[in-house]
Amino acid sequence: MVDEKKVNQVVEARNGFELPLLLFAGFRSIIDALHRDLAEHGHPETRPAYGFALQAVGPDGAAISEIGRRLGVSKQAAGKTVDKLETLGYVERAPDPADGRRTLIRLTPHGVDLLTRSAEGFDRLRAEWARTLGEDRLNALERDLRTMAPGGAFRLDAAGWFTG
Amino acid sequence: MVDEKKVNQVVEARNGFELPLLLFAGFRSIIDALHRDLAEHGHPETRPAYGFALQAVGPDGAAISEIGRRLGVSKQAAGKTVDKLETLGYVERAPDPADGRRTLIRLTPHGVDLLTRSAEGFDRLRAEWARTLGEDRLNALERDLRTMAPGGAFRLDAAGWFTG
DNA sequence: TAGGATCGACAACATGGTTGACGAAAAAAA
DNA sequence: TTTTTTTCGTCAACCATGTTGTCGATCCTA
Repeated sequence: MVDEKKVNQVVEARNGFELPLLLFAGFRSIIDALHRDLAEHGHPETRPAYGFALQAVGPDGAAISEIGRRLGVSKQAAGKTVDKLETLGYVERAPDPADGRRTLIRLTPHGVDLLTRSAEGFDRLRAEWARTLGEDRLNALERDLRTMAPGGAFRLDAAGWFTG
Repeated sequence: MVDEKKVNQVVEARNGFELPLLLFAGFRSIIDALHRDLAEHGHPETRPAYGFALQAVGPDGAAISEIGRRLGVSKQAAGKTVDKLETLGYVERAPDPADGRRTLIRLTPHGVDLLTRSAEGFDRLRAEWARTLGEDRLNALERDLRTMAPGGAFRLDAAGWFTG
């Protein structure tokens, strides 16, 4: 009879490359599930990158340069992203009465709806993970990831990172 | 005195969006650490996407169309990627004696070196995680991720997925 | 052996990033 | 208060990486 525990240890020891792929696969499965849900509820054109961009706009609005800083891209690239989000109806431009140079970018009701539904969707997906794994295991998983990637959970500069 | 366990539950319950960000942050921290190491050992120009592409080539070589299928992109896009990898000295083209239509893409010694160092680097990084979290916790983390993202660990079509 | 499928290349185009330059406006210094 | 410096948003040019359509050459098969 095979000692499965030992087999697992051997397999895991020679496959260090599996860990990053598993982390990415978990991220991807959540994002894909969320966007399937969003597509069925009024947001069929939304891409993962748009969600990050809308988070960078935030509930109070932000200047284009500020959005660029939060996303880790140039203000020119942020301007193109805002153009796209504006075309899709997620944000609107407004002059900043306090600063004539600035254009204030604000969420439209459609944009607020996207963020609201996303938050609900993420909560629902986390609840699914908790149902399958158990709340304790999921808490431990999150705690371990906070330990190994401190501060990483609140960075928004994800879009162009992979291809560089 | 504050019941930290309860506080954690409340905080985690209202922050379902943190789970995907933590997964991505973990993936990213590993990939970034690996590429810092690679940059210091003869591979300063390597991007994460190139590693995926070289994995798609594999130790036995592959045709361009096959690489495209493995990466989940068109054969034309795969051809451009191969051009890039060839310029950087990671692969070489050779005619396929068994099929006049095919161009066989093979790893050069430089490409083999990148994959070898990557495998070693991933093993080393996994050992770091095991040292910090404990082997048991890390095994549990990997097992849980295999449960929640079955089959996801062996997909190579990651490059263009995010921006779509 | 004729017809259809596949391979890799070429061209044209879309998207989303970069840098450099610029006028307008605000902030800081003189 | 005037001058200088910084910041904001936009325009233009360019680069990287993906797409679709087309094509000749080659292979497979009915």
